[in-house]
Amino acid sequence: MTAVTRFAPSPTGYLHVGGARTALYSWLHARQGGGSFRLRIEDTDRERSTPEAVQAILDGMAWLGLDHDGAIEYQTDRFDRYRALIGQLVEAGHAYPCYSSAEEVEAMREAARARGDKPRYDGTWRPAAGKTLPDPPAGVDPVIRFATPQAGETVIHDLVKGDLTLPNSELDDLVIARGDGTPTYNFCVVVDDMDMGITHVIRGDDHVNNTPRQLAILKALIAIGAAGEGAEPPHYAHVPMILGADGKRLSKRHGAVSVMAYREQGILPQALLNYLVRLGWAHGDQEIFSRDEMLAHFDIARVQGGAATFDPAKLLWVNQEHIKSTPADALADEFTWHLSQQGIDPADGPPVTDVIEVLRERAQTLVEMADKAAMFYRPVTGYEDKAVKKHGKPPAADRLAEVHAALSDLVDWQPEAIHAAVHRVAEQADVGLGKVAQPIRIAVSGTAVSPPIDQTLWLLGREESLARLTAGMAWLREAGQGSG
RNA sequence: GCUCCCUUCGUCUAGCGGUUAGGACGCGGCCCUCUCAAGGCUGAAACACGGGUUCGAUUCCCGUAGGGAGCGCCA
Repeated sequence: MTAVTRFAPSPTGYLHVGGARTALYSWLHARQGGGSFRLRIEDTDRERSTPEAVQAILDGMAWLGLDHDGAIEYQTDRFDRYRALIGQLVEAGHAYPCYSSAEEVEAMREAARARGDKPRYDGTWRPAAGKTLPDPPAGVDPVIRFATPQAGETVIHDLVKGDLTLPNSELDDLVIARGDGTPTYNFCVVVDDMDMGITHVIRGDDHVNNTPRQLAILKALIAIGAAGEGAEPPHYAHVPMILGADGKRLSKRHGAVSVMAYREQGILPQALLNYLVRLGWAHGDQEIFSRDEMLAHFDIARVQGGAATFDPAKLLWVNQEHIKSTPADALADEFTWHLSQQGIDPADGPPVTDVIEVLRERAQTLVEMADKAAMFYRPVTGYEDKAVKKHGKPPAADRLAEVHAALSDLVDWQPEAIHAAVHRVAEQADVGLGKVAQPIRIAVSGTAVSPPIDQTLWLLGREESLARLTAGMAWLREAGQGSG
């Protein structure tokens, strides 16, 4: 049987890493068996759902490359269906109108809490044989409650947690339609998963306690003939939460949680996916996974049952591993985006793929890479004080003059030739390479840090290198006079 | 409070009755070195506790403790 999974976010904010992980697991589970992965927007709460949030989620999914099958389902498009089903449920006695006000229900919960019980609705309006219901108060639009079975227990064969046994006595009669007639989450999920033919419900384990109710609703729906022939409950896989460093559920106060915020921080989509797939799941000792490797090895049943703590430091490491191993041309678009974020036009300097090759081992993020690349696209605006003090002392300018002379004669502007020329200067002056390389760095970058000197000059190009050398030399000589 | 889940280095994890308890991130040291990195070698670092079961428990069972989640006319 091919799997049909879904990701069903409610559009009240950004796509966050927790959601991205469950989406990834769902996506992997569907794709690895040739099944389909559906996307559903749970927007029944019209107060909080926004089109901007829908777009943000779509953008996040697209950036991560988690593509979905079929059209996107919006719950607000399906209100007629929900309404009809709720009517049938009431008719068949599986649900009933409840006239208790929100305040009254809150009082019931308080009372239960005071008794040391679980806070719950007390069933005042639930019909029963031989029971006389109160007279409906005038002018009140009743909510519709589902009559939940109160005896026995519900067993869930959870793919990640194993068999879970929940006592039905824990359940109260939940609201499936609000006073204004709009349906609520716990009802819509069941109908949608049923109608969409979802075979595997992969979601956060904060839904575990809802599952018995949802199963009960599904059973009632099947009983009234709402499902197709031979309808069966889906398989469930409840994946644990992601925690922040303080052990609390990951949230904004832990820093970046939105997927797109990680993009802005220079994380690669493949790296974020890789980090997320390993957070709570492992395949032996393997740390780095390509998309294909995830598809080949991921196993929902081997997902960890307990919550995992998000570790930004390891994400950074995973990111660099991907930066190091991804072909430069595959990195080019994302890197160019980061350059432009810094106001850099790649046309002002060397080809980005060359820059990537030179910088890939020295940057943990694309932001860092763009920072380090800036020197190739922007003129030198000043010379770092500390660097000048340490490496710009008097003979430095002379070395620069020698380098300039040696480089001017170079026919072949390639790293090998540049390397040889610079070495020759050091040898002739009888000094270590550092005595030559560091002054060059200051001249061409204004700092004491850059990629290997031959590659730095190569990327800069002959003309630009010589010009910066000249300017640096002049500045150093002047500064030297001024100070002493 | 009630219900459910979870518990191996600081963190992510491997382990599926007998191992010097492995790997990775991070941290320390050494090497390499023109800076910064990358890389190599190396060090410190864990089976929450108490009972069982068993010839033998990190591994199976039961408690305790700790942590997480849920208990909405939110999803």
